[in-house]
Amino acid sequence: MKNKTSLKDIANAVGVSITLVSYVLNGKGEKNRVSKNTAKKIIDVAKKLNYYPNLSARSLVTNKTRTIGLIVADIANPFFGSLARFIEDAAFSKDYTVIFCSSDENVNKFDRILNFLTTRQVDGFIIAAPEGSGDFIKKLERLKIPMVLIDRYFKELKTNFVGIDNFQSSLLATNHLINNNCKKIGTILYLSKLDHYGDRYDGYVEALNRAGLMNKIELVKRINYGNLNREMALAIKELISLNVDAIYFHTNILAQEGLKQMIILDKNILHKIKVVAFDQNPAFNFLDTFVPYVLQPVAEMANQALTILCDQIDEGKDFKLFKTCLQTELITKSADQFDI
Amino acid sequence: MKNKTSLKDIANAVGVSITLVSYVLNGKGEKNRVSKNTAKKIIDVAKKLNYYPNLSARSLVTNKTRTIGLIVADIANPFFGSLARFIEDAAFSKDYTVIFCSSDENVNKFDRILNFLTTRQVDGFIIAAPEGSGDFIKKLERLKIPMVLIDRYFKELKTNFVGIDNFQSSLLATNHLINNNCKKIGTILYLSKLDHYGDRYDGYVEALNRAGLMNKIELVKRINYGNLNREMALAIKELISLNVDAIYFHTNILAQEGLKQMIILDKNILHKIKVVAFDQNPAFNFLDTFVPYVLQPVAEMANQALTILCDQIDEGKDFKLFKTCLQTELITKSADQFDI
DNA sequence: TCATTTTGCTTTAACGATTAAGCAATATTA
DNA sequence: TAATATTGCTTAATCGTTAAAGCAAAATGA
Repeated sequence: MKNKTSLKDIANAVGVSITLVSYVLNGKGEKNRVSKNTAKKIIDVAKKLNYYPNLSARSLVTNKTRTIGLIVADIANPFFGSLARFIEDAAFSKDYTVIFCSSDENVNKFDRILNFLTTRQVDGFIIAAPEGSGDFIKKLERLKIPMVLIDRYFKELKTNFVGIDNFQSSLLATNHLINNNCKKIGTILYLSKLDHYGDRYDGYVEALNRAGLMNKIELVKRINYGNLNREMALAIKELISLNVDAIYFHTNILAQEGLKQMIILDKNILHKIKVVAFDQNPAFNFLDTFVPYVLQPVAEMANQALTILCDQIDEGKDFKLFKTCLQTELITKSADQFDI
Repeated sequence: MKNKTSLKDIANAVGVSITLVSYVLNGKGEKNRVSKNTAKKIIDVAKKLNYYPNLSARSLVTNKTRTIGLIVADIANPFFGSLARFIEDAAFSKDYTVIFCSSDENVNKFDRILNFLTTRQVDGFIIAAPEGSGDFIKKLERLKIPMVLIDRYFKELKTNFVGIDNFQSSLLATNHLINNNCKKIGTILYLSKLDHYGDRYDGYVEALNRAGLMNKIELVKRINYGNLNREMALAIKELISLNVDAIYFHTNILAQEGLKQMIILDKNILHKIKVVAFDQNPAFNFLDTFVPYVLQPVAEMANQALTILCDQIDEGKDFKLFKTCLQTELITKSADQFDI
């Protein structure tokens, strides 16, 4: 790391000006009429001296860092973990750096992260926004900072967005239970005003209404993100005491925790109560009953989000708006059965 | 992001030189005899203009980026995901930025990542090294680049390291099975030359030897990282056909996949074959039998690694060597039973 | 042959910060 | 009162890169 070779070193070695070296190494040699001969010499020496550019210096001039900030709820959550992984790969191949940050669904933390990343001069953001962060998003929008929302969106804001049709997906999930003869379908979601959760809820209600299953009794349980364990245990108990024959979990973490609590109460419960979940969780493989789930095209989401973002960063300020709605799929069979 | 305020703007507004502003905002006002009055003015104006420093410019001068590179096998793996999360938090509070990269246990990818991060001028590395990366680590060492190995280490290299005593932990895990009357204890590990896996293997062998259970028949199955599904299915089948009464999995991913295959073969298998795993996996909660596991102090590992690294970055080149060996624990009971 | 164009390069300024060195004006000491 | 010390600031160099503008020398055209 010490005594790094700079453009100057190469220039001295070859006997030309720094500018010429810069032109050649940036592929602007032709354009600036650098002779083939000199170009070759420069490239050779650069290789010999193991040159790589100082990005701080470059950023200082270009005002671009080739770095983007990714803000999710929690990188340790399997859904966001895999999303992050796909974004990492896509960014790596585009020669972009990603800084991952977890907001813990907390607006204050989110604000601090935004400041942190802004100070780091990121060129843009990919954000899975926490509840109540609308004003911060609005501010980014006003400042014309390149940004793509992912997973979560705000109905009233016109920002780039890559995600799925939560209403339809929820309809799909709920209908699966209905088609399997379930009559009392409970559901467990987060106590949150995020619109995508709202859509999932609406999809559930719509499906029940269409099937004439909407009950007077409230079979909907809303759980606090910060108090998952306790509230889930309670919710499960209550739903069971209400004699539900199915439970639809609105996220994979909810499903993971909910299933855990269900099994604690009764090992054979999944033969009595059908379950559907949003998103996959490796843990589902451990149950003796297959848990159907809504599969999001996470790789696709990651790629699209990154592509939109990078395009906007490159194109500058007058970018158009992209709202991408990807297809989900309801997985009802184990994909990798005993494969030998 | 546009029209950012610079030191110059503040200097002009207050009517002083840029230098003075720099001194004050870096807390070097006292030392450089800036009058209290001027200092206050500078601070006020900086706040009013919403100043934050341009890190590219600063890095150019200081040759420090306050950025570290974290290289793990796969950020989507629960073990590394949670490690990454703790490192993220620790770094955030120290005002360091972390760039996460996944090597996929592939030396070529590892090399490319190393280049990528070096080009990004990271100040140092935290590395869970893939098999065969010893020479690259040696090179970093030779270049005196601050670095801490985590989880995996190289017996022949004298580098900083934070991890656990794999031999002892393995002994612990295997003894647990022995103490539970298991006589034919199979084990499944990766086909890898990484020393920490070697230690785990040695611990297993030592435990069997001490108990006089070392068999003529080979109960050890080695799995290729890249072909987990197929090879695991085979390994499980073979171990079962050899009539093992226990299986010890050397990582949580191995356990996850192995248990899946075991259950596919026989839903009640865990009542016949005892299992112990290295590292926790949320999926274990879904089994009707509790799976004991070796718990690594991940948060502690993250903190120590970051502290050692940051200290070395600050102190410069003549740092001492740290090898930290943290205690593990064998968890034999579900910690969060129905907690209501 | 002289004006014009093209070729191949260099000069110079800029990006925004840090930091050693310098320099008046004022205060202190002998 | 003159020499010295302190206070409060500024100047200038530097980090490594980009890029607009400029400038000889060689090639082309009339």
